[in-house]
This record gives sequence, structure tokens and C-alpha cells, in this order.
Amino acid sequence: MRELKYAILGLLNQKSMSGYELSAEFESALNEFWSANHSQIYPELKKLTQEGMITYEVAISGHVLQKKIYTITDAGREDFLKWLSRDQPMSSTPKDVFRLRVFFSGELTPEHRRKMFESHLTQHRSRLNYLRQQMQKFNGTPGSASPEMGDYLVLTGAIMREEMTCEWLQKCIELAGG
Amino acid sequence: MRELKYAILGLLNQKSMSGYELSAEFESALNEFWSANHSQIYPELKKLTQEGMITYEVAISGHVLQKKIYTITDAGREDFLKWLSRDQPMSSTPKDVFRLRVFFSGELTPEHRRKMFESHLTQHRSRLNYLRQQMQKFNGTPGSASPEMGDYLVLTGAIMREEMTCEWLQKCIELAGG
DNA sequence: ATTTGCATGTAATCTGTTACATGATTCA
DNA sequence: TGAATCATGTAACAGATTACATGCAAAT
Repeated sequence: MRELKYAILGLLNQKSMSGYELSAEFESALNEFWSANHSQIYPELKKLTQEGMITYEVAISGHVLQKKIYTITDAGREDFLKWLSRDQPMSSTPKDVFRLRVFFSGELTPEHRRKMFESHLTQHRSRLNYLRQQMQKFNGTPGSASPEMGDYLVLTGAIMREEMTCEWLQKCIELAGG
Repeated sequence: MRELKYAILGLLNQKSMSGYELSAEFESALNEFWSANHSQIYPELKKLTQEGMITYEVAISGHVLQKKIYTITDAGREDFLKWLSRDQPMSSTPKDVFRLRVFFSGELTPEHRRKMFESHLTQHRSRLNYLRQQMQKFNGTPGSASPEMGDYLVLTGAIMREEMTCEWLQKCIELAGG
């Protein structure tokens, strides 16, 4: 499906940047729904260059250190837009180790089970807090045609997901908490 | 992390069964949080047998057709329980292609964007409906120590997740629907 | 001087999907 | 007798993680 390809093309469509900066984008902007290590990004950039989807210019940081600034080509933009426009059916439910553990949690003692739920609840509450802080970067709701809209919608989605997860974990504690 | 290993051991800890039946369990009971094709399951069963985590007996279906009924060993049960008891930190957010598309959806026309949200909303509503029907297999809430509890908790979680997703998609339509 | 961050790559390994390959059983 | 389901496996490929490997730049 080449999803990494389109994540990279989408980012380069917003702004030309280096592999290192792309890597940072994956850890910030895309963090709530995608991830990629630099060891995956660099080979993909090489491949995309060979395929004519992107080009690069070498820039110098300081005196010697070279970095490659990648720019999307017309062919790349076309391919990206084609991918974005395709309607894809809902993808199958992602793997979730915690839910797998919960499914089998009848094998644990009630106290142990409770601790497991509480530990996760604490972690998700903290994540929710962080995401709510992130929301402050928007001055109210962006306009429907604003370039910030995509970003706003996925942050909203991430917050709703964490809220739901916290509610679920509370229910788990009530029902099976021991 | 050998997660497939523990999913299989967990299922065999509940009940001895064949690779084919295990495969069916992944598609029914574990469907909301795990998946595995038979091409992944059979080699893993072979490996687990070599490692002494499980054993099998050959049974006959009809006149000739052989099937292997796998049973968890004491070593397997011990390893499974050890895995289940470990406290694992919250895992990083799973990849989600739809959210990736939403993030970049500013590049689409408002009408196209709206159609994308509506198509997914329809699919998630239908999934929600199906999950609510599944809930009917329980006669009320299982007792806190009931063997059904794990199953009940993950189904509850799946329903809550779909409800949240539907709410989010509705919000997306309101905010960016065109 | 030392640590943190900038910057780019490859190799080995693990996990997962799709395709290939075969054959028996059951039900209509 | 044909289709759906039962039943088990391997091969090729794609995607992703961890480790290996190197070196400059900036700030303390």
C-alpha cells in the first residue's frame, strides 16, 4: 500500500524539508496516527527520488555538515492527490496488546487486574492532559477551509479517543476491579 | 515481543484445539483487537511445539483427514501467565490510515471531504450495530469473577470505540463538511 | 571538554500479508 | 457433481524495529 510513501509526500507537499526534519514531523504532527523511524525514512526518500516523486538540493549547516532538502515534484503531487482522493474502505481493527491482555485477564487475581487497569488509566489521563494542552495552539475553531483544519480534526479525534479510553478503563475497574 | 505466541497460548489455555479452530477464534473472539492468518498460525504452532510450550495429538475427521489438536503444556501455561502478569507500559498509538488522510484532507474539495467522512460514518455505524447485537449473547453483566468477564470487557470497549468514532466523524462533517 | 542535538546512512531481524499448493468432507 | 467448508502447509514479499556505524554543530 506504500503508506509511508504518501505520509512523506503529504508532508513534503506542505513544505520542503530534510529527512531529519521529516523524522521530527512524524514524532510531532503525525504522532497520534503514524510513526516511522529514520531507518525507514531515509531508504524511502532514496526510493522516492529514484521514482521521480521528489528531488533534493544539498544545503550546508555550519561549515561542512551536509543536509538534503527534499521537494515534491509535479509527478509526486499528482500521485499523492490521487491516493488522497481514492475512497478506501474502513481498515480492519488494529492490533491492541492491552485489549488482548484484558481478554485473558480472568487468569489474574482481582487485585492484579485492578492494578493493571489503574496503571493504564493513569497513563491515558496524562496523555489526555497533554493533548488538551496541545489544543491551545489553535485560536478557537479553524475555519472550514483553513489549512489548519486537518490538524485540528485529528487532534480532536485523539482527545476523544483518550477520553473514551479513560471511561472504558474506569468501567473495567468498576466491573472487574476486585 | 512474540505477541502471537501469547495470543495462541491464551486461547489454548482456555481449550485444546486445532490450528484451523484457532484461526477461527482469531476471526471471532479476538477480532476486535488481534488478527492472524493461517499462514502465520501454522508456523508458530510448529515453533511452539519445538519449544515445548504446546503438544498435539492427531485426530481424524471422517475417514482420512488428519487434524492436530494442540494442548498447552505446564511450561506453556507458566510462560503465558508470566507474560500476562508483566506490567507493560501503554503502547504507542497505532497507525491509522484514515486519520492520516484526514490530516491531509485540506487538499481535497469540501464535497469530496464530506463524502469521505460520510462513507466512513456509514461503515462505523454498521459495525456498531453488529457489536451491539453481539452484546446480546451475555445475560446481563457477568459477575466480577466470571470467566466471561474478559470477553465482556473487550466487547464493551469495542462498542465504546465505535461510538466515539461515529461522534468524531459527525463532528468532522459539521466542522469541515463543506 | 563534554553533552545534547543535528544529520545520514546500512544490516539484521522480526512480523505480517498475499500467493501458491494440496487434498478431504459435507451438504445441496 | 459441484460448491462451501474443513484442514494444513510453504514461499515470496512487504513493512517495521533494533542495532550498528559515523561524524559535525552548538551550547554549557
